[in-house]
Amino acid sequence: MKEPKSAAKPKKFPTQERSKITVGAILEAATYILEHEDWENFSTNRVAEKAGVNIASLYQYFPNKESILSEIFRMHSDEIRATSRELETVDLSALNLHQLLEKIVKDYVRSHQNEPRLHRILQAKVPKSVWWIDENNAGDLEVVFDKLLRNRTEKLKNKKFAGFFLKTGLNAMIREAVDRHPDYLSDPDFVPEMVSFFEAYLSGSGR
Amino acid sequence: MKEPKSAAKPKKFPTQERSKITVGAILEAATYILEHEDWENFSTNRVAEKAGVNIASLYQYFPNKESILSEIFRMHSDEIRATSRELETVDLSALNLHQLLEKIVKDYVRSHQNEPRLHRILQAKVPKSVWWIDENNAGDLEVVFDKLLRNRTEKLKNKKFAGFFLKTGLNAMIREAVDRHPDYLSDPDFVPEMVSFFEAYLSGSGR
Amino acid sequence: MKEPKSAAKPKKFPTQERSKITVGAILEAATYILEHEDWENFSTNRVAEKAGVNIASLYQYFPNKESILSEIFRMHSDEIRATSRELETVDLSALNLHQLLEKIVKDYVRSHQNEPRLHRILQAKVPKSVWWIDENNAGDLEVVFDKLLRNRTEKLKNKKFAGFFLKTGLNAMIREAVDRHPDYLSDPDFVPEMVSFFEAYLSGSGR
Amino acid sequence: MKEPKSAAKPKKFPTQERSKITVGAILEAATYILEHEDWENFSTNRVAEKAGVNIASLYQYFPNKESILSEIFRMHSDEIRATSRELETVDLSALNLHQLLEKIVKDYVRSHQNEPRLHRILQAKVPKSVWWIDENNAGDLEVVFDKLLRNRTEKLKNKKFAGFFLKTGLNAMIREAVDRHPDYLSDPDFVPEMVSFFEAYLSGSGR
DNA sequence: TATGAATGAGCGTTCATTCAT
DNA sequence: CATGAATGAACGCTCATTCAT
Repeated sequence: MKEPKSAAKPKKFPTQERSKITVGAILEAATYILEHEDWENFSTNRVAEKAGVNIASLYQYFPNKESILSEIFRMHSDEIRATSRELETVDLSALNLHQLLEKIVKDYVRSHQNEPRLHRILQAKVPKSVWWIDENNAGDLEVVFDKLLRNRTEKLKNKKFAGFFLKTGLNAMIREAVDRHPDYLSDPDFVPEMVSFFEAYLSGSGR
Repeated sequence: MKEPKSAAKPKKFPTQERSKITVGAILEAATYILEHEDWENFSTNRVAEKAGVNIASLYQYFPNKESILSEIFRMHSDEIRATSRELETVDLSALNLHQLLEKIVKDYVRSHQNEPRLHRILQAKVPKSVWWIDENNAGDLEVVFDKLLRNRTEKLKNKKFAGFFLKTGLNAMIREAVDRHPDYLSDPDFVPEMVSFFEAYLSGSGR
Repeated sequence: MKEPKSAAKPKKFPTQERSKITVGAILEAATYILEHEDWENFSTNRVAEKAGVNIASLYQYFPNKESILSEIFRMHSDEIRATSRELETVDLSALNLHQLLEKIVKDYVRSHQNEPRLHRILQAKVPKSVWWIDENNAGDLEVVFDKLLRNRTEKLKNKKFAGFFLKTGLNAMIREAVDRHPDYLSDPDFVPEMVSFFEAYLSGSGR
Repeated sequence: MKEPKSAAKPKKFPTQERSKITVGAILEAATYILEHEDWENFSTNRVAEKAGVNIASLYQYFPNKESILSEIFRMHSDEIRATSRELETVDLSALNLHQLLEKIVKDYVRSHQNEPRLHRILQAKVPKSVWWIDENNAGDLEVVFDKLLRNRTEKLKNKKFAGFFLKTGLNAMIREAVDRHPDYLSDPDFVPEMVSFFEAYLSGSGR
């Protein structure tokens, strides 16, 4: 079992104008290949060629193959991260459970709608073990949810799993919808029904 | 974009004792590598080497790399498949919603507990686009659920998403538990709480 | 430079009925592959498979790959060989030059018309260095021609090259016709014109 | 039946001195192997090894195995091509038939004498289906001959086959001489006798 | 800094041939 | 005898990465 490659970040921050263009071209080409070609075609040589950049230049900005992926993931999940950071920061104490769930689900759905194609591709083609950034982020989310739900689930007998259910369920449903039922996302009933789904349990009226 | 390779099954059935050993060794080695090494290390040469089998012998039983994976998936998901097939076959008409959910969740959890390590590995390391068998199976499941829920969710206003929520949520929660919270699985409250979770919504008491 | 593989002939003469069938199937399959597939596909395993014969059985009748080719060549060039053998044996002393050339050209053309497809294939796909049998045979032919022409080319100043020209020219023209101008072979003027061609020189009227 | 691979030319033009050496070494090694070893030994790995060049470097300049052969053929047949191009270009209208044939045969013989060894090897070892370049060239030649002979074969009854006989016969005789009778080429009578041979027919004095 | 050139290691796959039953 | 199984060696080719200029 190899240790996870340490070099996740670009080795150099491009300060010069030209460098920025180079890095941009590389990331664009990499994204293009991920979207339009096979995962097996995603090689550093191929990326450099597509970017019109010399392979050696690529290695001046990215220490290895993984770091290119990492950067793409980082860029791509920025919005999602922003969502959870906002949930963490903004004062939501005035909302009742229904309103809170509505906000969470809406924001979350919106944040996943940005680049659904790339998102789907990454899901489908990239081994999950490369997804560490997103996963870490998702881990955070569970804690955020737990905090948000506190004091709003009095009737719930066993509060232990609430955050886990919410995070896991929400995440899976949105991803599955993006991935396999794109029509759901434009269905006006989808979000309300998901809210109902979670609310039914969290409001403690089960059984 | 390549179509999924069709060759899913071994090209040759091992009839003699000797060859059964060979095939066994190959599958064992492949599983070992999937469990203990990187997905990128999963090469036919590596598998053959680890199995102590000549690479050409490997190709007498498996027509290509993918077919090895297919066989492992097949073996591994047999139990899960059995579960959904059973749900499809057995007469469950006497059960009320609570009893039905209890059976579904229990069976499903049990079926995932068999080889959790391999299951986790496959999830984590193998690009999702290779998972076609399991996915196909999962697709079936949604239909099964829809059928089972019919006539038992009268109070539900919008029945459209019920099967999708149940399948997606259940699947994700169990996988996430297997993957990241093994302790949940031995918690006596876990299954009942999941049942509550789904029942709350499906019994139509939301909002 | 490897020495030419010695084993040109089948290692075993199939006396039993079953053996004959096996050998026949092998040769048929080999011929089929040569005709319908790439030269690169012509492998012993492939031949055995196509013949429905176990690879180990194949090696009981043919000591190596080349011997299969040799046998096909031998069979195929039997007719051609027969032609030159006949020319060597039969008494042709009564014929004048024109009649002799007519016989030679006619016989030779006829002998090449038998399996033109296989002939073409062999020409196109098999490296010429494997053609030793045919070539040897062709070598013989030159001597035969020299003998036949003796006493019939009095007017020729330099008799040294006569046999060479006749054999080489005739051979090349027929092969080229078979290979690239199949229509020539059915043209009633083709043979007479070839006869004219050689006769013009051999009758000594040049310059 | 595969179509002939299109990639006939190197994928990358060597601009630096170093790479020219590399490409040279590859072509030299390839030629060496063709001359001294079996056609079956002509593998990209073997060529690279013999050239003292990394196999991956080889693939930077030659996109596949065939392109190496193509390049060798191209280089080797340049002179021959030059001959026919010259025949096509130069004004030969002042020559009578005898002079014309003399020029054609002389030029043609000369053009084949350059690298007779390699020429022989290619003929002997490389499957004819790989010879497309030379063949194309040879095809052209027949047309050139037809044009040259026009107006100089009045006495010929059937002019249809003249070009075919000349091209095929000349080609075969020279190749056969190069291949099996190297002494012929230095015999002062060889060329004149060939001229006589063709002239006898073309001057229309047959029969 | 950018680029042309290089390379060790490895890939998936097939070959001709042999052995044990 | 025939057959299932095995195998060493090699194939064409690509990879991630580094060096020299």
